[in-house]
Amino acid sequence: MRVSREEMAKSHDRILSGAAQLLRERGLEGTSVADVMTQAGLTHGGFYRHFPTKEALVDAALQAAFVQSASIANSPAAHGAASDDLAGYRGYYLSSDHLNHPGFGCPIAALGGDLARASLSLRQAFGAGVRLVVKQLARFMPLGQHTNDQREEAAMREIAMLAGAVMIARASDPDTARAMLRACARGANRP
Amino acid sequence: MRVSREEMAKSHDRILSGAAQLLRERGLEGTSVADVMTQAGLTHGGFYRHFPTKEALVDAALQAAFVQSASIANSPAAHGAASDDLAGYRGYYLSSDHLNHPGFGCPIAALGGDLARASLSLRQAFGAGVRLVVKQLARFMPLGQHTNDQREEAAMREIAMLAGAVMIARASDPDTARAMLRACARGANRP
DNA sequence: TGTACATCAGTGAACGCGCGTTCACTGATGTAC
DNA sequence: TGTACATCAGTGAACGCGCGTTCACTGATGTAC
Repeated sequence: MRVSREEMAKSHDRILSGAAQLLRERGLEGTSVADVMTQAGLTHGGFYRHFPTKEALVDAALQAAFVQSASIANSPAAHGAASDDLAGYRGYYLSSDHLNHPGFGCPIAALGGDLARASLSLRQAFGAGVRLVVKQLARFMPLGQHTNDQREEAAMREIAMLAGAVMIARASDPDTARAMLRACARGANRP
Repeated sequence: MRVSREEMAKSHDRILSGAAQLLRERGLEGTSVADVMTQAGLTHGGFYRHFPTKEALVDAALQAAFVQSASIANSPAAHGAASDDLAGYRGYYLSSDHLNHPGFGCPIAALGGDLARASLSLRQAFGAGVRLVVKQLARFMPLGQHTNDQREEAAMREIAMLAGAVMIARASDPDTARAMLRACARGANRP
């Protein structure tokens, strides 16, 4: 039966945030529309009152995941890291907590592989998210004589290494995963 | 009809190398058994004379892709790079040629995302492949006073950044992709 | 070497399953008077 | 404010499709004598 506009908005939020989590946990093809609706406490038929296609949901959920992720990059300490700087962010990013809970972690490491084969529209959403995270991360880069562009380039190298390390670690056996994360946590302290 | 042992061995090779290419191009779930068999010039029903399951094919194809990839890491110049050193390998890895032809490129960047959600058995194969590539790459790391372990850790950070950059670039719009590859090609020249 | 028979690589139809999407329906919400 | 009706969020069955896998069959290969 019909529900109030207020309740519908709540349903919409549950679908969106549930999808943002499930997509990062199970991937694009591993997350079905029915899964998302069940997670939101609804049945699958009602999905199309909220989104025209699964692709539209993925697009919106991707943006939601990136906004959340950028806020972590903005203040790592508010999300369990030791300090509000590059070391704090690295500590969070390379932690076994982040490794084992992709559903609440960085969408770049969790979904990058899936999106390589996705539509241009989804890759644009992903690219915009990457630039968002890079912008936040650039604030942590050493100032000195460097220009803003140079700090953003350093932030790009940083997120490439971090996301690459977590992606490789998640795709490997536990021993190789540990070695990869340790190598990056140790050696990343050069300017 | 039955074919000779020699012909069957050729079929096996075509299935395996075709799978190694298709998997990197289209991903684990994007590559069907029927696709692989068609690529090998056969029909899908005969697949199970060669492998007991799709998972077994993926396992074998993953190993084949990594052996090929390690040989690139061993001698980049033999694969179109400028020189047989770290700069040559980086140049190949971050090239638009590698970006646009994952079927013949590094399996870490092409399949890491997919394997994060795969069985332990496949992740062990992936982890072994990663260690293989790292071993080759460690030879290019600066010697000086560093130990072998330190060079391997540096190689791990290197492959994490390279694979992360290519994965992000493939998952992004062309502008963001270009910026990411350029940032890594430029800034990676520090020891 | 020649013959008779067993083996089995490859074919193509068929299976059960889960997927994204559609649809007729229900009944509470929203609106017009 | 109260009433009558239109709207539409949510339900659950059904659809067409592609997937991994199975199976009866074919006929050339391999083997035993």
